[in-house]
Amino acid sequence: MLYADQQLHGKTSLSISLAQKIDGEIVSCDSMQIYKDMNIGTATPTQEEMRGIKHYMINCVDPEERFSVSDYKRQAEKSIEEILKKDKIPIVVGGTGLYLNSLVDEIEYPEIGIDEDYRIKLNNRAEKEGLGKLYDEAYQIDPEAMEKISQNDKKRIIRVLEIYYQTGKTKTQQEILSRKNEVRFDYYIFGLNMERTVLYERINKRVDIMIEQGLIEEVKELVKKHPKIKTAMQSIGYKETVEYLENKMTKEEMIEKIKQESRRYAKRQLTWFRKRNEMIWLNGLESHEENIRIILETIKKEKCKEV
RNA sequence: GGGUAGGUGGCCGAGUGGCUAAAGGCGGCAGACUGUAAAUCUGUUCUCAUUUGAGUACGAUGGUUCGAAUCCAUCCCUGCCCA
Repeated sequence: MLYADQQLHGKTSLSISLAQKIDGEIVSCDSMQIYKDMNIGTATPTQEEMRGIKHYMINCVDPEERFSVSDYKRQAEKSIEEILKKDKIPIVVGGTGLYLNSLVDEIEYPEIGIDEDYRIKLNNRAEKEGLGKLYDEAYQIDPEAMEKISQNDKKRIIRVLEIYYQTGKTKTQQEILSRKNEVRFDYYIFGLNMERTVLYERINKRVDIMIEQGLIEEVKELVKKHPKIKTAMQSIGYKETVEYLENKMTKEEMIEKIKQESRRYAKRQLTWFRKRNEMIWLNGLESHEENIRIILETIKKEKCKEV
């Protein structure tokens, strides 16, 4: 079974309680908790919070490394199998929708890495010749895909070109291939939600707590230890703190910015998960006991156990 | 008290007589999303009717004009300078 959630706080303890109850182990589905040395700002559960429940896919990648959905899919799947072998129930927890989809939709990614040089080349070309040029080229290759991509969406335009360059296939073809496998696991998806104003209040409070816990110190350490940090620096809370440390904004501005970005992120997650029609929504303000009761009932009724 | 700059939609800010329900930005809301995803991108944003439409709106009141956010008068408020 899988469990996803798009709220910044509350899913952690709920998932751990659930794991204790049903003899499960947790596979994180969070693109930032993956990284080492980023704990406060990503709200990675501490040893104490884990209450002895084993967690996978947490603190396992160097912040300077590039990590992708495909990496996630492979490793998370391995974790799930490992848990199943122990006759335990895997509980996938986290708010990274793209990562969750890779698992529940059983998406297969071809075994090709990212050609960093080619990507840089395309970026340079976009700079010099204009993004429109690249868009047109991509359109020649894969008009179907490009119909859905904005002319300003640099990342996706470049990706279409990249896929073609590396695989000789169009994005559209590639996506069809990626879904050729049958879904391997039975699963349920549960999501925590609550009234918007309450959600936002909680997020704001959560950010204040992070600051109190020493987010700024953590970021200082992080950049000292990893001067070439890349992907990890996209993380909300980290990029703003870096700007603050570089005197580009005041501490108050930084805190406000982190809160705002976090709220928006939560909203984007809601959008993402609302689309999944198998989603079973839980009230985030309910007690854990009640939510766990609902989860157990759902699982029993449909008699779907393992994954 | 004198001088001066200004008061525009949730906020910032453009706009000096009709093409203005008013550029742009921010914020909000909604959406997209298959190898950077806590990323990236899109739409929408006065009210009501929702096809054309109607109403209300640029500090307040009054005036000029066929027509005003834009011109005039008075008043209120804010910043700066001089007393």
